Amino acid sequence: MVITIVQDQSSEIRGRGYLVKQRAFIKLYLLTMIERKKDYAFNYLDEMKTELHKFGYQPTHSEIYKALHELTLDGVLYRTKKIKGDPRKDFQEIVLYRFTEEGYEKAQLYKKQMKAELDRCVGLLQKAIRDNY
Amino acid sequence: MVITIVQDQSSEIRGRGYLVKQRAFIKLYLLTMIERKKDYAFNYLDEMKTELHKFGYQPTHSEIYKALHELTLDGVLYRTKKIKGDPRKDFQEIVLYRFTEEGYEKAQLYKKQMKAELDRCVGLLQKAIRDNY
DNA sequence: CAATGAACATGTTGTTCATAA
DNA sequence: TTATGAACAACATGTTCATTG
Repeated sequence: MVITIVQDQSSEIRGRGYLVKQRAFIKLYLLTMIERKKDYAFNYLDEMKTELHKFGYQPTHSEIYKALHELTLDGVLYRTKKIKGDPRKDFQEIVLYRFTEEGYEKAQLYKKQMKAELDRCVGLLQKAIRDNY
Repeated sequence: MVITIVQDQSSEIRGRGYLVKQRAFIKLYLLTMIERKKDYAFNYLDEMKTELHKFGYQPTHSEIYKALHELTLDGVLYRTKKIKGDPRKDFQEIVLYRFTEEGYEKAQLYKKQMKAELDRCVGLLQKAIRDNY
């Protein structure tokens, strides 16, 4: 008999030791923004862009959507749909995300791991600065 | 008439604004190590591993070789071959790298750009820490 | 143009294979 | 085992296309 162990790769934070992957970085922001206010993908993207463009980083919309989809698949978030604006005259549907029952706790664990990971990355970069300049 | 501008992608430092690419990170270390002592790929790899494993990063040999090949193609380095050990009884060939005529200056420019890039990355990560914790 | 999503294409990196001493 | 290199596979990410209001 062959036993196959399927590991959940989608929530992996670091690849093989270099810097934190963009997807994980985006998830961190999403979880925090969802903690603070219930909103939808397009606005989350907009907020990340305006906050981070000073640092030369402009995330793309597809990365945001993929990150939200993965967090949903991992059971951290669930989706609800809503009509944007006045439901009597507007019809634009938007997708709102909230934490599932266990989602909030999972998010806190994820954020805790990410904190360690971000610290590691800062350390690695500062080490490079020390070593090369 | 169509004018095609071919840009040298191989020496690009940042992709599209997220963190510095591993290849560029490795090149920075290589240039500094070559400044300090003439050595060969295998030892450069070894030095990077021992210096950086505390930060959870273990570069692979293929990345080192590819980085050295690119720096050679870009005219920064040139290669010389040598027999390792006593040439009368040993035959193991190793490849030594040195700066070309304009290589040293090119390397200094590259390092200068990388310094700004590393600072940007540290800033981005620290911003993420501030924003999410 | 705002909003979501998928499909597709490219880029980046790791693992494996080949060769030699 | 050290040493170099290429070929290949896998993964990560960006660009484009499709759809709706």
